[in-house]
Amino acid sequence: MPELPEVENIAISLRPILEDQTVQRITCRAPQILKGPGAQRRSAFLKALSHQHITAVTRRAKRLIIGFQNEQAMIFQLGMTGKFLLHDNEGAAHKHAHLQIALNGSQEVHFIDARRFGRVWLFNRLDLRNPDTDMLDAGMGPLGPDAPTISRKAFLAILTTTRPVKTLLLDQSRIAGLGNIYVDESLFATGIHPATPANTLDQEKAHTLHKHIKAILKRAIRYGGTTIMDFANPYGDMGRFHKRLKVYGRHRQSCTKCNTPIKRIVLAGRGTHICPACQSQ
DNA sequence: ATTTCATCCTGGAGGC
DNA sequence: TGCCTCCAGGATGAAA
Repeated sequence: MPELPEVENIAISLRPILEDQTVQRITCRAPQILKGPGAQRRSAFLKALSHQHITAVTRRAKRLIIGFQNEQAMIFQLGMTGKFLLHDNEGAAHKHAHLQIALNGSQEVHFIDARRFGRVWLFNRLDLRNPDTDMLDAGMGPLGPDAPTISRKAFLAILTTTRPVKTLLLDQSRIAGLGNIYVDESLFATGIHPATPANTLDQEKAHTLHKHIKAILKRAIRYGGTTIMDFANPYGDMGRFHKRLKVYGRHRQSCTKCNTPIKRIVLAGRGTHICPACQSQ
């Protein structure tokens, strides 16, 4: 499930493939995944992108942004299973290749999403220097500061709520980019129980949590992200971070710190992994 | 204001 | 081997 480190790696891989290239044609086989101002007239939107130059491939939180010379833009929310794969134009496309970008030459980049939770937002005009305001105009959810670069001050400011700290960290409007995996990992690293009300964390715990979130995301980016089920970069390479997970997906295995079996609980409707000894409430 | 719940989806896992 | 049921969860929007 792509969280920020996975999307960052996709952006890193896609950039040299797409940037400064000219689009030949973009086709969409699953119009229901299209959202935003351009979705109403999707045929016209996609048609206008033929022969357009791709000027930017960027990321904000878990969103991947592709910008074109004429200021049209597409923003991908990958949902659970969204990914991109290179397709050489020979042979059948993947069953779930919902959106296909054909470049000049035989190269194609396909957006593939089996579960179809992913969305592609179409913007007729997007200011890539400050996309946040445009995203909001289009009805995309508001985003808090990006988790890898959030300042200590801003982080402390979001903790002033009685909500469970896990719920808070998953709330993209407060802090953007974390998902279930990296929240569980960050809370374990800090020794915090996920149900702890955010405003009861003392100064030291809050600082340590802030530090661990940034460090874990940074390491996950460096290791190419985490592959649980589907994630892969456009070349089909899997992330290498899953070997370094300490609690996520390690139900009943022993804690790397104290050997206590890792427990799986449900919090905020999400599978939540903790060491019951290291993360007391 | 906050939290829970249903919804969207398919493929993989586990039970029998 | 195969059929069935259950479940994963990012984001959203309604309901409690």
